[in-house]
Amino acid sequence: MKALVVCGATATGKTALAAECALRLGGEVVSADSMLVYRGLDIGTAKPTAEERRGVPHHMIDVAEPGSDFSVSDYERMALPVVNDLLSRGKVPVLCGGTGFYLNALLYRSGFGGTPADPSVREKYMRIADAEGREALHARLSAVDPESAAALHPNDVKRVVRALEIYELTGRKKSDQRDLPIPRFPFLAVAFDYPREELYARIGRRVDAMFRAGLVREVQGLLARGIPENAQCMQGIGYKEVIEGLKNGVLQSTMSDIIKQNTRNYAKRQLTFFKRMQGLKLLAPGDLNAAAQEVCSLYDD
RNA sequence: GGCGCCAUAGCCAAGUGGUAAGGCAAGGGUCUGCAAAACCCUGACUCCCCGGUUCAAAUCCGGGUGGCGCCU
Repeated sequence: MKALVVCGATATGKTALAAECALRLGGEVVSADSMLVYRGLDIGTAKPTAEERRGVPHHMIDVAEPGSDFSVSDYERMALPVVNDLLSRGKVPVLCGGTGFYLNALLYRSGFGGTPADPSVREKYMRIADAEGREALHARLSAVDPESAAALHPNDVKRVVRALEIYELTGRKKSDQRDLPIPRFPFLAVAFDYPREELYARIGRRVDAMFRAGLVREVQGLLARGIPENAQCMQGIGYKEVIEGLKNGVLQSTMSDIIKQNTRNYAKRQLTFFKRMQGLKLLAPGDLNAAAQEVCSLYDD
């Protein structure tokens, strides 16, 4: 049994295609989206509504509290059993999402060296970066794990810290713990291929729709519930901008413009990421049924 | 009609005689526990046009064109 992966840039119609294919193939959807996991973040994340889910079970949505920290490893830990269960029950897992990092964690045996994050260690290295500079931090990594250091730019503090963290916690180099990208199960990956201009236009329309649907109210509600402004989920596009805008008394049209801009930049990064996806099949956009048809025939090959 | 100011990449913009900062956008890329995040790379053979001064001009002078402001 093969899994189906519906990936690609945001605002590209993944949700509809995934539901349609799940219906046709007799499968269930497993979301691979770093923001859909949070309860209460619906409008800004374009969380699929009950109608959009069309009766198909959707997993990995609303599995985390909005104030909590959720990371790839949490995702991997929760989603993998779901996929395995579907496979054993003969249901096609339709992995749908735009978070390539999450998708990879599910698709490949990533392992992550089994080294969990340690806030105190991270803070320690962050302090060093602040006090001695990024170059100095990078030099420290070069001393213990030259291979990892060579692959990282000194400015990429986040990753330099992680490499240092792994070394400190395990005594082993991160470069020695790299796993080979071996798929855990066979899969077919597809994505809609929109011309750039059209993609950007869709993003614009989608953001407009979010404001009409009450994005600002959703954010205010979250804040009123006591979700901190700096919570992980509030860093999502659409949330951070509204929070900023609310604080500075900015017009909604301005918030909207910034969100559109950030979403476009995000979409471009996704495009870059998915270019490397193994055997990704690009679908002609426009006709959902035609696309679903094509996916099903590709799946049966 | 007169006077003043301005004209540098798609946009904002520094540079005021010595061989074009920076930011944003755009494009390309990285990605193994914060990934809707973080990070990297790329851009004017040329500074509105014409002429002049000078070894040397985006920078000075004259004229033109365009924009802005003030005055009559």
